[in-house]
Amino acid sequence: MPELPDVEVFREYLETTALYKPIARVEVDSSRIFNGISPQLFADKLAGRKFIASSRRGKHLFAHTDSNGVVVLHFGMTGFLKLVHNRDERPKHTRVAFGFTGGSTLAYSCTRLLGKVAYADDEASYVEQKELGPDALAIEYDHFREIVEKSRSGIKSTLMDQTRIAGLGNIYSDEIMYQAGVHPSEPARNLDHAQVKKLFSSMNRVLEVAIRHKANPDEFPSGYLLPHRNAGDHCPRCGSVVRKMSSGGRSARYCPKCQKKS
DNA sequence: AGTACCACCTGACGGC
DNA sequence: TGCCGTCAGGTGGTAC
Repeated sequence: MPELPDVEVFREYLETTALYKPIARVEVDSSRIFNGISPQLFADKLAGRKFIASSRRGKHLFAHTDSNGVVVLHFGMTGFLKLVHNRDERPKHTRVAFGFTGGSTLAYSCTRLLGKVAYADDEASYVEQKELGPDALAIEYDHFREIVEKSRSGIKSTLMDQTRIAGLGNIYSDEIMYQAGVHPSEPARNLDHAQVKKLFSSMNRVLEVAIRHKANPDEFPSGYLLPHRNAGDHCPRCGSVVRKMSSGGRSARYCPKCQKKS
């Protein structure tokens, strides 16, 4: 689930539920979720601190503390946040719980343990260490075009490569290519200027629409592929049966009529 | 530099 | 009802 729009919704959620409250305790269910730090040290770093700001880069959410440190949250395929007021409200698979003075708790839940929680000195050093590219919503057109033109891989894996552009995953890359009428197996360097421009504007529009609708596909306007990704579904624009193909180890969905290879 | 594959995990779903 | 194979929207490592 969590690609850029989902993580942006989580960021807004964290922003409205978890700032300025002193952290009284940190409970850890699975140490496996941590990346580069022990649960004990993580808890020690946060004791008595507050989150004072949030930011996001691609699929990574940063919760800045009032000391010189930042909590990094990555959600894998199944992660999410929930503010609760009682222990029994905690979601199943709560891996880390940030308990605030006053009684509320921010739960980080991640069923499949594919997410990661980390602690970094600052956002910039984490971004550098992970070699994260520019955020998909912040990248300038000229830079985007350069990335696509220089890529020697397929357009789908180019869009999904977090070191080139941060934030796009399997479903949103599919959606962007669908909106732009680009076939998923098209080599990136084959695209002409008009197609690159179309991909760029589709990327921005798709991400903004998704965020506006809280990343909930059921609320999306018609004409989006996202709610029609299942076997036997039809293209919301031309009615063709949506196809599935394997590309770069992922399963891409596309409309064979609206997305022709050039 | 690419890509193809495996691995890490759990849960849902369809077929039998 | 239960067992089994398959699949799921992410990432990282390794071997070509």
